[in-house]
Amino acid sequence: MQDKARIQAMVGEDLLFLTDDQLRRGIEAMFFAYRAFTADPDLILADLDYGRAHHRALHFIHRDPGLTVTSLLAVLGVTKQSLNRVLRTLIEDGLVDSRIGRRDRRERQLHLTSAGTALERRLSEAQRARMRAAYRNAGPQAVAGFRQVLEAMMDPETRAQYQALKDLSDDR
Amino acid sequence: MQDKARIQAMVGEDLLFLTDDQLRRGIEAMFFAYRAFTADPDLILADLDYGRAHHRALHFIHRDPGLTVTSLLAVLGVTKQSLNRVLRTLIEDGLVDSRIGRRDRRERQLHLTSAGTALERRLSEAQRARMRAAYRNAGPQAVAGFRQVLEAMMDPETRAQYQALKDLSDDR
DNA sequence: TTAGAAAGTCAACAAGGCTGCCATATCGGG
DNA sequence: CCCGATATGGCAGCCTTGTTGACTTTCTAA
Repeated sequence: MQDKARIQAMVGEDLLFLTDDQLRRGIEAMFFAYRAFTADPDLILADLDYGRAHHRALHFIHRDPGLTVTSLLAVLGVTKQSLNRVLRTLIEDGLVDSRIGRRDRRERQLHLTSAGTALERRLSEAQRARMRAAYRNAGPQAVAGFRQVLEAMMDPETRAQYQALKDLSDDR
Repeated sequence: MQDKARIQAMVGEDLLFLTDDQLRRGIEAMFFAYRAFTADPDLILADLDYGRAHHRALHFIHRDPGLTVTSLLAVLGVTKQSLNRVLRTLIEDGLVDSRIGRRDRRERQLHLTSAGTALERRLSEAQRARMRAAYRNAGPQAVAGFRQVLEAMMDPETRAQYQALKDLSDDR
């Protein structure tokens, strides 16, 4: 459907924000913003011969210490072979500790070591700094809208996962 | 700085949305939403033995026909060697037309063929469908906030580029 | 006219996705 | 106690898409 036709169909409604052109702007905004979003941690990681995959693993192990390989797999949405490669280097390098499960000895419970915690903090602080600046600049109402649209964009399963992620209520 | 300390520092201000926990939620929302954002085109691309890089090239050639390899490079933020490989397959497969520049014969001006236009439309319609649903669900005010935060997150140079991108004012 | 800059191409390498297949340890039900 | 299912790890090999380095063609300014 062309924009003009679409607009015709919306007469009397406040739906101009749904034109193809508006949607394309949103698509481009996602592309450019996501690139910026990963840029700061990527700089740190490159120095250490790690990649984004390592960052993601550290992030989710940090936020839910003791989670199993299978749970991490589900959150990250990659294959175990792919995760395993990343996890192995993190364990070898002493950033992640893999302990045999207490309930179920087949499981491996993942924790960050103190070195792992330090790197995670360094990475996430770099990422938070950018996010904080953007949030501050845009204001609380914009932030609410930002989160609302992102959530609406997720697949239902992912959204449930996202919403189930507990608050860390830290003093980390 | 810990959350509690940060919150202490905000007494009397409405800045709770800047806590580390809120920022982490935003970071996770970006991760999950971006994965969903690329999922639909990825399905189509996989069938055709193309990747996300091909999609991005098609997108920006579509939105600015005749642009040169160097300009496309600047928008995509990758090396020319990386782009070249993608571009070569698109040209070989007859989706993109590369014409020697008239002013400067070193330049290549890129256009979509009709086949390229068709694929671009198919890909972007898949992506727009998801975006449209998210926008409709969240409402115009949320969409405004979404765009505001994404723009604030970009690097200044990228933001300038993004804002300079012309409207397509279509009937494509 | 010639040196150097700029645009684009080719070659080779690495990260990190993927699939397929197999081994090991453990669990739980019959 | 045994047997099928589950959790994990490892190996091989493939693909896409980043990277750097070296090269050609073309343009421009000295």
